[in-house]
Amino acid sequence: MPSTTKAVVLVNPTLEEAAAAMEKALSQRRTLVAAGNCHVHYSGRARSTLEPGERLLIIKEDGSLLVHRPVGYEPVNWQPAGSVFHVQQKDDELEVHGVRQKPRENVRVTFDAVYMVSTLALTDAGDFLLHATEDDMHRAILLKPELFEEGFKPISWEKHVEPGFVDIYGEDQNGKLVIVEVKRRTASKDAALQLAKYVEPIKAKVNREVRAVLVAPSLGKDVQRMLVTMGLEFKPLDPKTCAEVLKKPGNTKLEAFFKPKSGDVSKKA
Amino acid sequence: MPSTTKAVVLVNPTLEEAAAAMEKALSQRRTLVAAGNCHVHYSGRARSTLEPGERLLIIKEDGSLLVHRPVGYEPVNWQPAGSVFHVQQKDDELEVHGVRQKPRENVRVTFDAVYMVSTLALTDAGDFLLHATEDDMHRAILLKPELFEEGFKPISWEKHVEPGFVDIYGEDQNGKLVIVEVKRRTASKDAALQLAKYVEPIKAKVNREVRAVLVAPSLGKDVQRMLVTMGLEFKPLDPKTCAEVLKKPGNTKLEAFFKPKSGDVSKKA
DNA sequence: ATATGCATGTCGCAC
DNA sequence: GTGCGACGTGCATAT
Repeated sequence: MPSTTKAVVLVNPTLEEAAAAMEKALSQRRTLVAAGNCHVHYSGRARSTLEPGERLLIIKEDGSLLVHRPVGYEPVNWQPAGSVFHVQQKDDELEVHGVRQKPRENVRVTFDAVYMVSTLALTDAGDFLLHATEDDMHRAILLKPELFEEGFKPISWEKHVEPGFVDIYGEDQNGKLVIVEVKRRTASKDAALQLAKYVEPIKAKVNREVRAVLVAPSLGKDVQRMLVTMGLEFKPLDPKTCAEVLKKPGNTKLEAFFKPKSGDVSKKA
Repeated sequence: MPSTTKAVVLVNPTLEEAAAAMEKALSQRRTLVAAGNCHVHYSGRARSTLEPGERLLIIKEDGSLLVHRPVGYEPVNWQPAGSVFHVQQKDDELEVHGVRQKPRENVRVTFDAVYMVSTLALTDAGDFLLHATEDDMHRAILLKPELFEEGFKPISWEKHVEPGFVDIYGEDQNGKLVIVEVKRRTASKDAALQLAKYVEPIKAKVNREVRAVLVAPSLGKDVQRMLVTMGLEFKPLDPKTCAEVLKKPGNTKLEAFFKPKSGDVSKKA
């Protein structure tokens, strides 16, 4: 197979040529990239209009659509995977119409000039791995409890208690129960409140002393004061540090052990 | 100016040719679109690795970067506007390196084959308008209070009271105070709690009866029950309906009047 | 199917 | 700068 099949490109096509290329790309389920002058209407969960200007249109194999302006990280208009597209060229306009069911929404991209159309056959089976997430922080603490505190013994994680799920639940070296709330970013007022709401119900249930600790790389401006008021604690911990811990050899099988999203650590015993 | 300046495309370039084209695009602040086989490393707020596969790389004029797999609406890797890029080709690889300050993060896209490089000069000054947002719902209710309830008189909106901002604050036809919380989507437990937390402080302050109403297109499953328990009310209202109301002629000047994000309607009097 | 919470969330506005 | 909330948020997971 000649590598030209990977990419077929038209530069400054007529609208007819562009329409033909787009239809072909769609029917062959190839990735379509086009640049041109267009306006866009969207209607569905909301409504939007985008006045004429030069943009990039991308339609992928899976029926997702993106309209990108020449600036900005985010698409100005889009359609999630599963949309069905229709191309029609009439008069001096080329219209790309996309419809999605459930929820019903549709987008219309109308070109009066196309500068480039590219049809691509892309194959991508590469794994994507993201590290230093909040989940990594959970796992790191379960794996090396001293990251949190010397002598800490995790009991369970993602434990369902009355108001919701406690990130990590354990015992400190003095045998006191500890409720741990983990955040991967600077902890906000919300985080403190989220933690606070667990304290009373748990205290009432276990009928012994309970510590509540917010774990995060740092605290928002007035969160410190809030914690003090509510009798909560703070333990600084960086997500990148946690990611490093998990990367170390020998932790693989332990990571596998902790794989289940929620459960009881004590089953290890 | 010949229209070819809008789009310059290389198909199946050598890595050297691709590197030259990319550097040129970056130095000229043109939008760059490339397709090829690559792997990606990101490090910054988190870390990620993407194993080799065929993807689309987009770098815009403003220094934003996107890596798109052939499926999915979202980019697998990205960098917000303001990043600085560096292209280098050595051995059998072409590396695009992007660095962003504050927060410090960097992304490396390494190609071993490039199928297409497109350099685009896009001009886009078109207005983008989004309708049927929560803000549209606020404005519609202020403009036509009967959308909410016959005889309703708005007093203020986005009013800052003790725990936060009340969406709309007004009086019903019986002179009772009404706190209105607006959601553009099905209201969740959160919405009900958000509304509830305003009730007591306001009641204490004004020392008279207060109604609290959740306005949304619909309610989540157990939110209904929750509202009853907490003595809150629900008024169904669709964001699209609100958008329609605002579109009607004659509402323009009123919309302009309500433009300020927060304030007191009574200053109209 | 619905509900809940994370995200390299992003973005905009008020303070 | 920081805080706070909306977003056509998207997305995965657990119920």
